Amino acid sequence: MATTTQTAIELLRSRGMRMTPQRIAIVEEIMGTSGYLLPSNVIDHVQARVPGVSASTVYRTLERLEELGALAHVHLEHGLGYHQVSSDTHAHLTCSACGKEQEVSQAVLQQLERSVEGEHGFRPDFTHHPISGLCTSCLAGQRSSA
Amino acid sequence: MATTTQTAIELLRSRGMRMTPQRIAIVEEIMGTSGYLLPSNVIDHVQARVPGVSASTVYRTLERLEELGALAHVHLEHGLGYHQVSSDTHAHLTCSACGKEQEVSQAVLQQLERSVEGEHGFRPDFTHHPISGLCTSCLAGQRSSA
DNA sequence: GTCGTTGCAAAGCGTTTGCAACTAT
DNA sequence: ATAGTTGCAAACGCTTTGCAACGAC
Repeated sequence: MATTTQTAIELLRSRGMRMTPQRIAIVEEIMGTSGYLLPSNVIDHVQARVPGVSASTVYRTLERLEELGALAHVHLEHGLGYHQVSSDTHAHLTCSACGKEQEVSQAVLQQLERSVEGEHGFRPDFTHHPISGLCTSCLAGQRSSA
Repeated sequence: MATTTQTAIELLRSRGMRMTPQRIAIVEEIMGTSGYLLPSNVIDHVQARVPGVSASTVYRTLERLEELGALAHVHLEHGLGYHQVSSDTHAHLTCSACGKEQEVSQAVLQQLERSVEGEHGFRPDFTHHPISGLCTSCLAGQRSSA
């Protein structure tokens, strides 16, 4: 993972980004996280490592990194989350009742993609928005209380 | 549709809501729209009919109406949209390149629901978030430019 | 040395809140 | 008459922007 971070930094430098300590810390933060981070998370974590980093720098850097394809955002219930772009995509199920999250299996994910693209000619990206709904336990709870 | 609006108003009144002219205008606006409306749309449209309605009243009313189950929200690319809750659910595909929207067919929608619930025991609600991706024409464009 | 990047502070934007006046019931 | 509702204005939280100083290359 340190390797991946190094690779990312070199790649970004080769694309013309000036790799300041602030940016390096931000890249390390994102590349070292498997899930997503809220901008506020990034700001907190990075400020802990590089005192004085301003929030605007984090916002501007996240934006630049997304432009360069180094990361992507997902629309969460309360705002945006950022995550690295990797070859294996993760789609999330978020329970609207209890907030619990789980990942969609690769098998199901491919099935969903095939269904949509097959019928609509539209190539869906299930990572950009989570899938809301009710998890097993909340479904059960709802049944008993109804 | 006027009938539906009337019915909704009576229902809300019976649930203890005081139906002020402002609220009636808001309910009419939502019930008369098949898709979703942004809060700013509702504010504009309602202010055109009932001069002086404040934005806070619209926000508060949308919230109350959602609590009472008269409407629901969807997470759009740039904020929330509100729509009436009806028996036939609509899921949307939004192209991240051109912004075009299309509806998911009922057949595919049921297929998606079965896939997710069958494997994960999670009952998805594909109306709460749209499905991002690339539409047919943007897929074609991407291919030729790559 | 150049020009991209930073921190700061201010502005922006959509949304929420406190409160006194108002009004649907 | 009573309590829910309204409009206003201020507060809010998050994000963006202008700008002069800074520093990666």
